Amino acid sequence: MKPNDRKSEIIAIAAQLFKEKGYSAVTMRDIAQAMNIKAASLYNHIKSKQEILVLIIIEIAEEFTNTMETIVNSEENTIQKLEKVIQLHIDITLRDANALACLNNDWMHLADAELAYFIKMREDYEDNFRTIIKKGIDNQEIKNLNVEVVIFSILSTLRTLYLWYGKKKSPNPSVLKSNMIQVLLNGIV
Amino acid sequence: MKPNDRKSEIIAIAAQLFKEKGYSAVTMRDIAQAMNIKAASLYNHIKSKQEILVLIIIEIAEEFTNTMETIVNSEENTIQKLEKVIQLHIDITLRDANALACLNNDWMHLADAELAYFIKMREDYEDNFRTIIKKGIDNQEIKNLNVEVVIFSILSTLRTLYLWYGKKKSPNPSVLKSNMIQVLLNGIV
DNA sequence: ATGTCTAACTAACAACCGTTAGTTTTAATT
DNA sequence: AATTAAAACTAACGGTTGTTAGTTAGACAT
Repeated sequence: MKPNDRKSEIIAIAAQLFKEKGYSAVTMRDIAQAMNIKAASLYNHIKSKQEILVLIIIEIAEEFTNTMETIVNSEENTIQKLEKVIQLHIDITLRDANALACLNNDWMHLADAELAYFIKMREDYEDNFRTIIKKGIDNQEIKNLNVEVVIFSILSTLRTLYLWYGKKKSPNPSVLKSNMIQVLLNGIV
Repeated sequence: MKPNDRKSEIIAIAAQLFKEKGYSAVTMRDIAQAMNIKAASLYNHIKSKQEILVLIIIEIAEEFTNTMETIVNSEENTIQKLEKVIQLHIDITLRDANALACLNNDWMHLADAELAYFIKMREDYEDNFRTIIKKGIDNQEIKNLNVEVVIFSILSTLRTLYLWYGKKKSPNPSVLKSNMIQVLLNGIV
């Protein structure tokens, strides 16, 4: 086993609880109880409640930001780039839905440097998305629609995938991907 | 002025604070401070913190549920129904974005009867949405895609409209509506 | 002037919060 | 069997939470 296995356990359980009730509504005693230990024992492994939040959010935010950077700078056409972005969100949702929920809902409870860092990453991400769409409209690969409406229609869907995917009626990952591409790019009519 | 003008003020300010930090992270003292009074004075107007949450969420949830009920039972075709649903979400977002944020993020902090009532309404809403889509696919008004993917792609976008609409680059309401219909129904490619 | 309401106030409560200090148990190593 | 390090424990801290009780200031009608 890894040296910090117990720490990873805490972070995983915390992420699940944060998803259900939000960062502020989850107490250290809640996290401890879910692990069958006392709250004070958590501090043998982690520095603070804040640190748990940072570890959940920042790593995954960096993955989004870095992968988006790669996609926007690639040589592919607009449609291919958008498919890669869809793939990125699906991959991370399948791998760690709890952390994603936490990133979406609790980022404002980050503090100081990490909060600023997160906001910067989110802006960069959205700017890169904007660049892809604008270029696609210039190339006439994409219809001439309001850029913000296009960006946030797609992003909203991708960002909240974790909310519904996994329920009984949802399709398997490969059907999910092809259907998402169809719906988000070609529409439903 | 209305008899309960002060109460409405509390609810409006609370909704704004809940939007920014979430229900659990906002204290009665925070709400009081935003109104330039002391926390104890709030209780001359409201019964509890819970009551504020209930008043913010339930009314607007009922509006969604009831209007959706009307739409699904109307004689219009699928496309017209979907346009009505889009209109519904835009209207409420423009009228009260704060309450909508609260409904989206803090519904799980409702308790007992109201929590059950809310969950029931949300299920009814989604079931009615599902009915519209299924009927549209049967009629060949809509492509034969996975129903859940279609529903939640559209719903995710509509539900989180409050998150981005109102920023500097967003279009005026009528452009918003026509562009949303275009993007959500006909796609961007 | 007097009484009535409304809406503010001060003071305080019991419970809970994140966190620290110091101690004991557990399990692996010598 | 003795040593050691990790990870659990108990107890408690200072601060914050939602809320209650009792009081006071101002506006209005009698």
